[in-house]
Amino acid sequence: MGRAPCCAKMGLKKGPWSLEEDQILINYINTYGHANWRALPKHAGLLRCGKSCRLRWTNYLRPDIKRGNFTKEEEDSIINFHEMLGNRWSAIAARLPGRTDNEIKNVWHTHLKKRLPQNQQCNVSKQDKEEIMKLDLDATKSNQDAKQEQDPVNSPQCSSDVSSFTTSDNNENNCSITTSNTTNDHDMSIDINNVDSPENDLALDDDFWSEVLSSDNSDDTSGFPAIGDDYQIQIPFSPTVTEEGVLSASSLSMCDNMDFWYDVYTRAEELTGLLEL
DNA sequence: AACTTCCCCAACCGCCGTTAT
DNA sequence: AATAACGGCGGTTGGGGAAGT
Repeated sequence: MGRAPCCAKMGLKKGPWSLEEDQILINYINTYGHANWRALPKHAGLLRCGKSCRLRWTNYLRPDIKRGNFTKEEEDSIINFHEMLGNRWSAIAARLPGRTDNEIKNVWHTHLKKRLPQNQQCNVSKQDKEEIMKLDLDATKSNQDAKQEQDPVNSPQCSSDVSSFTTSDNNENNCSITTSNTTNDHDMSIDINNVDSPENDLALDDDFWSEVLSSDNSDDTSGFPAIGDDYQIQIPFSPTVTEEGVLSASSLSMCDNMDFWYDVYTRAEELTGLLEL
């Protein structure tokens, strides 16, 4: 037994939204919120399905949406994140404040995809994609498990995100991961000072991360790393850095070392989550 | 000026995972 | 446990404007 389509009800309007409809939706959500999208159009007096209302709000009317053209920095970030995350537009959007997944998807298909050389457009193998999904699920589960254990009353209400890879001291082998959340700004640096041989696959293995997680570098006796701690990791190749200071890595090395970067990225998110507990 | 083609992007569709009953 | 409802996601479409002929 299949589920009925969202807009199966007769008489519901489809297509572009009018200014009047937009205003009704904005006024309603500003007054009552959007706890129940299904019921919202009926209560607001809109001849739309809840799904259409939700899309209009999340992709266009939300007050925190940044309108206008994408900056070069944003476009570079999308390219970099796409290399790491693939077509996971919502995950990419979460890393670009003010931009929606739909917008990012559009700009990718209309502009950015064309910039890549042909041999890089399909460079992510099925195996890589599966591995990414596995790593991301593991990281997500790890964060969720950790958050479920915390006291829901006394815990800060915040979300974490690794906003960018940046370099420090103009040293291309010296990389930090900048994080932020809604209540505090964190700069969690992972300095990469020692370039090791490409054969060194131990740089980011479980031993390293468990060592980081159990670090007692800080005064904090919880066993978790503290804000401001530096962790030395060995990097098997040199990343390149754009003029804006965003670590891009060459497309080739980024793709060749996708697991490496994805590990850095997801583990940094894990650490950030732990810092906030 | 008229027509065709191309491009952009808002919106839709269908699927999936989670939650409620 | 089974089913339906719901929110969220990624893929795709199609209307409309711009560019080309």
